Formats: sequence, C-alpha cells, structure tokens
Amino acid sequence: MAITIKDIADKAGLSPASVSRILTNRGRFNADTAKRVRELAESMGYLKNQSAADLSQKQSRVIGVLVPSEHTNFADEIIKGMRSKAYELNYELLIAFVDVNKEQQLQTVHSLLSRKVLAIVMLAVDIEIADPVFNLLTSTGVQLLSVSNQLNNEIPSISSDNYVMMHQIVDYLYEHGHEKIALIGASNPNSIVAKLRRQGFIDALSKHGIEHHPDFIWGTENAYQTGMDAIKHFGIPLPFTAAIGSADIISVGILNGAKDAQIDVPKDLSIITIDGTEIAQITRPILSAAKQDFQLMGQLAISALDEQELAPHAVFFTETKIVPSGTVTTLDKNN
Amino acid sequence: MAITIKDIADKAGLSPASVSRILTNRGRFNADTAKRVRELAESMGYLKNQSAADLSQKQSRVIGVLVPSEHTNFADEIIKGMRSKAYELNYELLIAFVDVNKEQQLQTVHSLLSRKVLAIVMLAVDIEIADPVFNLLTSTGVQLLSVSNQLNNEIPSISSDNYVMMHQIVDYLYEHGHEKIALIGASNPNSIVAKLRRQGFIDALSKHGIEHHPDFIWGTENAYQTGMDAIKHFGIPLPFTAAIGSADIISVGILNGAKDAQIDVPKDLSIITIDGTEIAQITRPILSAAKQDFQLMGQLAISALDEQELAPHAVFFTETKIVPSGTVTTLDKNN
DNA sequence: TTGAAAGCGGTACCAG
DNA sequence: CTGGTACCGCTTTCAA
Repeated sequence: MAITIKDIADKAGLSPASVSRILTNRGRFNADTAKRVRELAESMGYLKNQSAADLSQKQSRVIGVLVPSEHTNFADEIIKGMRSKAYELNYELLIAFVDVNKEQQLQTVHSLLSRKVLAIVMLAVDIEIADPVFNLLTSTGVQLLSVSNQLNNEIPSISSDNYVMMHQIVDYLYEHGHEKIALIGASNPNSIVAKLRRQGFIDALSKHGIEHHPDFIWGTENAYQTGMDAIKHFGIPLPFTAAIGSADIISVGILNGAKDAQIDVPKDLSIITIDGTEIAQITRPILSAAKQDFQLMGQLAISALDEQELAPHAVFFTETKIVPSGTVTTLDKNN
Repeated sequence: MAITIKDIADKAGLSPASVSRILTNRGRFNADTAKRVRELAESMGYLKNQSAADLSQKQSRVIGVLVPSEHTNFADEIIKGMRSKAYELNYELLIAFVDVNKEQQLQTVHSLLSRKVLAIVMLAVDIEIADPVFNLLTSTGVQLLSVSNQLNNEIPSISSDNYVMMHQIVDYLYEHGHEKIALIGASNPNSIVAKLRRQGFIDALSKHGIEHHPDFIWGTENAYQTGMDAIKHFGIPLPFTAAIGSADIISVGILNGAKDAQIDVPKDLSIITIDGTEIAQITRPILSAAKQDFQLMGQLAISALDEQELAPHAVFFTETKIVPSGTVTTLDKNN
C-alpha cells in the first residue's frame, strides 16, 4: 500500500486536513510546519493519489486532447505548443489517439469523459453533427475546442483562416506569373476546411480575373499517394503551371510524382505546399510553403481554455505566411 | 452534477451495489434487471466516474506511455501497435510526452504515477540510473518496460537486436561489394543502443576481415542535420562507398547532403537507413532500409504487460529485415 | 440475487 | 493556524 496523506499526518502529529492544505498550498498554515511536512512527504516518497483528489474536487485540471491517429505530422507541433502552455498554467494533457473505427472512437471519448476532463481539444478532427461521437461529446457539457479545423458554429475553434490563406497563395503564384493553377487534395466534400480552401481558391482566382477550371481541383485523400496520383491523373504535359498541395505530405507526393515523370520542378511545374512542417524542408528542392503557425495554435488553445468561457461560435485565427523556397518559379508572362 | 450510479439505482429501485455489479459485469445478478439497468444507464446518459472507480479499486487498467517529444516518428508506429493490443485487451493508454527539461520530466512522471498506472512503457527513452527521473520511476514499484531501446538490466525491454541488425546491414553491404563503410549518427556515448550498434558494426566488419576505420563512425545527434553535416565533414571525394544512417531522418540528411554536393546516390555513395519508416520512402531514390518492426514491438509491449510479471532483465527481440530499394548499388570488386 | 455499509485518499467546511 | 468530519462516486465484502 502506497503512502497516504494520513501517514504523513500521523508522523507529523498533524491532521490530514492540515497536510492537505500544505501540500496543495491552499488556505493558511504555519510556514515552519509546512516545511517540515514537505520534507517528510519527500522523504517518505509520498505521491498524491490524483484519483482521490479529482473525486473529491469534482474537477480536474486535465485537458483531453483528441488526435487523429493518421496523425498528420503537424499534430506534433500543436501538441508541443499546448504542452508548453499547459506546463506554464499547470494543466495536464491527456492525449488520446482516435482512429477511424467508430466503436473505438466512442470508447476513447468515453474514457476521456470518464476522467472528468475539464475540456476536450480536438486536433484537426473532422466530425459531423450527426455523428454519435459528436453527440457524446456535446452531451456532457464539457468545454470543447477544435484546433486547426474550422467546424460548424457549435464548437469554438482555433485555426488558420483558410479562406484568406488561399488568397495569399493564389496572389503569390499570380505575382509569379501563374494563372493555370491546380489545387490538390482539397476535394473532400465533407471537410469544412477543404470547402473553405476551395472557395478561397476560386474567389482568389476570379479576383485576378481568372476563371477557375473545376477539373483543376482534384484529390480527396490527405495522403502521399494523392500527390503521386495527381501527376498521373493530369498527364503530360500538365495542363497547369502550378499546383497547390493541401498538405505537406500531398505536396511531397506531387513533387515525387513529377520527378518520376521527368517533370522538372520548378521549371515545368511550380508547387506550393500548405502547412510547411519539417517534412516540407527535407525535399529537394525544398518546398515553398504557406506556413501555418501550429505551435501558436496549441498555445492559444490552452490559454483560451484557461481564460474564458468560450462561446460556441468563437473563432480564433492565427497568421499564415508564405515561405518561399525552391519550388516556385517566375513564369515569363509571354509564355 | 453528472449522473451517478446512485441515480440509476434510485430510478431502478435497486441499490448502488447491484447497479455497480451489473455495469461492471462482476458477480451475480439477474439478467433481466441487468438489461433494464443497462438501458436506463444508456438513456440517462450515465458516464462512469473513473476516478472514483480507480480510487475504490486501488488499481487501474491504465498503462502510461512516455514518449520523447523530439518524437522520432517511429514512436507513432509503436503507439499504433500498442493501441490495437490495448483495445483488444481492454487497457487504456495514457500518453505523456517528455521533453528534455528535467523539471518537466519529473513533473510528467509524477503525474503518471499519481494516476496509479499499472505500468509505464518508455519509448526509446534514454535514461541513466543516476537520473532522478529513473529514481522516481523505480521508487514506486510500478512495472516498467522499455520499448525500442535496450536499457540496463534494471528494466525489461522490447526492441530489435541492434547488434545482430548491424551484422545484417554490414553483410548486405559487403555482399554488394562495399568494404569502406561509414556509420553515421550512432556516436552518442551514453546511448546503449548506439553502443550496441557500434560494436555490431565493428564486429561485423572484422568478421569479413575488414578492420574498421574509427573515423568512419561519426555523428552523435539523431537529426537531419547530422546527415547533412556528415557529407561536409568527410569531404569530397568521400572516403567510403557506403554509409549507414542510424535513423531515417539522418539518412535523409545524408542523401540530401550528397545531392547538394553533387554526389550521385547510389552510384558514388550507397546509403542504407535504419528504421525504414514512411519518411524513408518519400525520398528519391527511395532509401534502402534495415526495417524494424515497430508495430509489433508495441503489440508485444501490451501483451507482455498483460501476461506476466516481467523480470527486470527480460529482453524481447523483434525481427529486423533488409528492405532493398534505390540507394545501394553493387560495387565492381575491381574498383 | 440483492442490499447495507465500510472504505479508497483527498478536500473543504466549520469549529476551535 | 489547526482539527474533526462529512462527503466525492464507486467497489466490495458480508448478510440477508
């Protein structure tokens, strides 16, 4: 049997109540006895039983985090941001991976909820209102927050402004002489982010007087293969001069697909990737990127949860910026 | 206030005890009332308070997982393996990222321990016996298990047989005519795995009558930059014909470093990478790899914890295998 | 098969 | 500043 607060109390000739106060730094107590108690606890190897504390307080400082297990690598960066802020503000993160299996998802969410977490942060989780998981999530009234995904108005979110970001990207390509542009990997009809990107893409083009070519919006899966397949799908010569990859891994696929097809990047195809994580920087050439600030999203997530009741429709945006590297070339306008 | 077991009991005209038995499927109870109770629970939106349950049982089915936050990407695969097995055997995973900050490490481990996890799995965590974290970890008597890292005899482990793997690699290269071989990124003197790899490397070479060149064992950090720097460090022409990257990310660095220095891979330099995760397959050429079975390690970890008391010195090995791809060429022996 | 009651380890209120 | 004590929600004897 592990050592409890009562053991310490006995040894110190105090009551459990006092020891608790001291160890949690709450209420009043004598500084000297406090010191003594703390030393005693230390030397006895005392470890608080968090379950007991949680039970007693009916509120924990645990924030649950749902991470899709197909684990797009930016998740790591968001978590990093959350970790640093959580440490600072003394929250604990309970990270749970959810995969596609519905049954397992429910079980995972159940287990978070069972731990009486004070909030649940969803990382890039696409979820529909009709989903039983969504139901479960909302049924208990835990604070929810979606990061890096704009959901419906039911859940507050922190993300890039995907619509605006597409304008940045298109503007950038346009300035470099590109007018025939493809958007790869954002065709998922159920993803709100994908929808915003498509709309931003279309509007940005039309802002420059370019009518978009519907076929140039292609590819649903957020995967390497989507990029590879894109090249095969469009064939040679490619009907566009630039491609936007809707995630780094997709863009790497585009790049390799092009390479395999003897298409020179960036001479014959410019690529700009969305995300700009580490993986975009280990390619040759290095991928020009629209970089999202994932760490900041993570930090904001924790701060936001710490500070306020979040209105269901609250939306926070972090900046995105274009980071030029080696995959976008300037087209001669006379081409 | 959330719904409790007592609420259900009241509504069902039963005692909390019975409801508990039914909902946990323990002991005897009437099948019909059981059905009724379960439906009631469902409809009332009951969620077990796991803290209370844990407290009461003084034992949880939670397995804590320590993941280094510089999060070498194979960690994901191990976790995937653990998840599937955990789900199967009805364990919960509590994943905690640990970073280099000692203070934070201690706090993280504390928090795992506070939750009375029944075991702690350490993923590729290098830790020394003198480390206060190690002390804390061992002080409570939780079952420990190290995955993908061979530690000392104090902690059971599941990993590849790094010594044997180096023989596989060297044999493979030797069969392809390579005798001048470098080992990049395994020079960390404190890592047991690195030590085993160095030793295996040296012994395998000498088995083929090759005296190893100490300078060819180079690079400490498990990082992209290590690979890049290696090329610069050795200069052109490279004094070896093949390089072994001690992790995928290192190998990618070697590959890119070579590319940047106009060294043709594999014609002028063969590369074989250790790990063989996804990242090794999105390079051009694709990296030939000594692949470790991370998923299996994860599954074994959970099974092992489930089945038995693990002896402190227990060691499980999973197979490694050479997966040829595009970065190893056959040398003409007359060169 | 079911119920009463005694905890599990902390916390917090209220008295002292 | 400190102690007594009644919970928190669930599990688990032991009796009924």
